[in-house]
Amino acid sequence: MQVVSKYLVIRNPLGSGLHQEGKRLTKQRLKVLNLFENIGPGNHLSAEEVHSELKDLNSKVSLATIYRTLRLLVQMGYLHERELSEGGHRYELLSNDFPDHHHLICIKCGRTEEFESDQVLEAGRKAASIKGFKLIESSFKVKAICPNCL
Amino acid sequence: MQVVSKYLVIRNPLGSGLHQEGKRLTKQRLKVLNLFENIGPGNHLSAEEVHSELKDLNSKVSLATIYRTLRLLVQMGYLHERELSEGGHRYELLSNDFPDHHHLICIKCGRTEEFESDQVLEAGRKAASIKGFKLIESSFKVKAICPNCL
DNA sequence: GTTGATGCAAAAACTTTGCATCGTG
DNA sequence: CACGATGCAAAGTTTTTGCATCAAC
Repeated sequence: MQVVSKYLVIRNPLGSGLHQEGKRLTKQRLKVLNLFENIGPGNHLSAEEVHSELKDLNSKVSLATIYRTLRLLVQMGYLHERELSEGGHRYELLSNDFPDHHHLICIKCGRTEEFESDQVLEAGRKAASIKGFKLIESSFKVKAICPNCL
Repeated sequence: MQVVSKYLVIRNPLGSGLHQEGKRLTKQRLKVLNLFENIGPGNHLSAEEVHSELKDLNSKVSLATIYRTLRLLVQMGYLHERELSEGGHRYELLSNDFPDHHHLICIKCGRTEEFESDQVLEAGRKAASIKGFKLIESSFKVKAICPNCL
């Protein structure tokens, strides 16, 4: 764990990963990744929220750069892009320590329950390994109708 | 199976479901549902595609109504809304005969492999039943990096 | 005849892009 | 000091909404 400035902390070698792809380690990319590291896995933000959170921290980054950076960090495996029922995407830190959680969603009222399933995780691992893929993350959404709406 | 006009076929009691909610059975709603029934489960269309397909069939329905109808049919459990990597949502007929299929997706290049897993389906059934939900549909997405991109 | 649904066009929400400038490597 | 990244503003996409009119019940 390497301290780069008063508040930027690198938990993963972002710089070296970027370097391999001919990309550069910029203040903006660090700020975005650091924000997600500070809020921790399991919390998700929209692009707009990243923008305003950083503004609040006096670390303004333009919205265009935020969109570009979120896409990059997803492709590098740092963040997970999630589509919830709200409009737009949300992003969340990927972490080995934090188990993938799955969602049971009511199609009528949107009520959402989280659950975990080792069977599901195992099926994801198996599917990836059979096809020779390196597993990054899995998500399971179950659409249903909740007791209240039935 | 009830024939309503030369090309509209009702496979499910759309009218009665709508009626229960104080909603009306309109030509437009029938046209949209019928389109999905004709192409069958396993094929998905965007709102824009529904619009142009219907136009080709000389059954023009406005795009605004298509958006309103798609949302309604999803909430009534006739269609499944899917978010693939392209911009925008896609919609697909729900069917008990057609097993839910799952996706292994490369986060670098977008290559997608389909697979099926009874364990996953069973986990979805169990999660719904434990919480007292009526299962509609489940989808499992595994994000990974494919052999070519590794 | 009531009231919900439609069509249209305008607006909102979300995301991408062109280009001049900046800053990393 | 070259070339990738940023910021800005403009444009592109996708989806929603207000309102007058239409049609299902």
